[in-house]
Amino acid sequence: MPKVSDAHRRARREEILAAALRAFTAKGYQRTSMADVLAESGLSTGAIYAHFAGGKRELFVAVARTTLLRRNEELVAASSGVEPPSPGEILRIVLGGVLRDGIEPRILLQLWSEATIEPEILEMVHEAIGVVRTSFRAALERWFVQHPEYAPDGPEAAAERILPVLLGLGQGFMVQHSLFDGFDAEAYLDAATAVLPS
Amino acid sequence: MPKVSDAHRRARREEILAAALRAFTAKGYQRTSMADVLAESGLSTGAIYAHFAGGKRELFVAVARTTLLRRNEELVAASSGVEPPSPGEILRIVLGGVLRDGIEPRILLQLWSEATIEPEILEMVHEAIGVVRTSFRAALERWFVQHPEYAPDGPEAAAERILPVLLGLGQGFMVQHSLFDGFDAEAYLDAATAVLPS
DNA sequence: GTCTATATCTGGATAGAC
DNA sequence: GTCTATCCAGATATAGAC
Repeated sequence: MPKVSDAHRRARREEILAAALRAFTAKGYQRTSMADVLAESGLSTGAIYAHFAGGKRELFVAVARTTLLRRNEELVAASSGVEPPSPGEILRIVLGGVLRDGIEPRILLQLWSEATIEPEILEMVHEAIGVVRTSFRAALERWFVQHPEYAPDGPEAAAERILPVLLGLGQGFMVQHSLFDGFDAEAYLDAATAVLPS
Repeated sequence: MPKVSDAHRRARREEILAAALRAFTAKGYQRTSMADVLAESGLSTGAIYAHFAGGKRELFVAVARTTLLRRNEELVAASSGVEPPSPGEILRIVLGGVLRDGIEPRILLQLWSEATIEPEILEMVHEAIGVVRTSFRAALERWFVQHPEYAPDGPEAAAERILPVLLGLGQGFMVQHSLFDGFDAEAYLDAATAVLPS
């Protein structure tokens, strides 16, 4: 296989996905037309369908999947230190990236909404959330091992129990960050950290 | 004004809104066509546009607004007792109704997603969430007044601080209830109650 | 007020030239 | 691989009869 062609292909795909992300974020999945993605990318119909035969849906799935898993990468990268982060710190690490570029939460709300309707998209969410859950669980367990006073029935059970709450706090953060005018991210994280064990 | 005509009008509007709710819940706002609402209601184009000139958007705003505020009504109704509910109990009260008919969270996810894109819908969300927030704040304050050990700087400040966390836990509940297979609502509420002051 | 019929528009996806 | 031109399906909203 020709090396150049392959690299080119990857680059084009990334280029198209970046354009799709911008378009979806601006107008939402459903309202975004292929024409919008075309305009954003500077390419033409044929060019895009050559790379993504699945059309709009495939573009969205690819973009949303990457976005979901990026949250996970930050957790994995940050929690490999010697001192395991506390639940509150885990939340802060994961949501820290969201604050840097404020576009992510919006596409996640789009994603959740779509997943409610489209089985194919729901399936992708399940798969990606499984990865995220595994990372969270592992990070929590490591902390509970060092703080057995909060885990009377063992670190695994404690981690499993608090996991949905931690995810829920993250999801609530996304919603409020996207919808509430003047949302105070720091205050939210402080209050969340205050209720979580530490 | 003719009494009968007015009652009839109201009844028709309710009928149409109920049909719209079913349609939006099944297919999502964007994918729902007027034809879907027509089929669901058994009426015809002219009949619906006579009552809702604003078309699909007006129907969605009306339906979503009602859904949002219904959460609030349950809190108001339940928290008027002598003993103010704790934060965990407040969450349980508000989310209790969601469990009875599992359709609400789905339309709320749709709503949040739409609010991200459409200013008119965002405005409605702001207004409705303002009402909800006021109820939550009042209920929390009443509890903190009776439990000053959790409110070193006064019940108002404590209520204001924990309010976003409580909302976030509720929003996270909606997301997980809609998307996660085998979501354990009781376990979620138990874990949330465990971290909240009581 | 309500129905049927339809005008008008938009969007996704394909065909075929280069 | 990419571009241009286009087909066709589906959707909103209106017009006019009853």
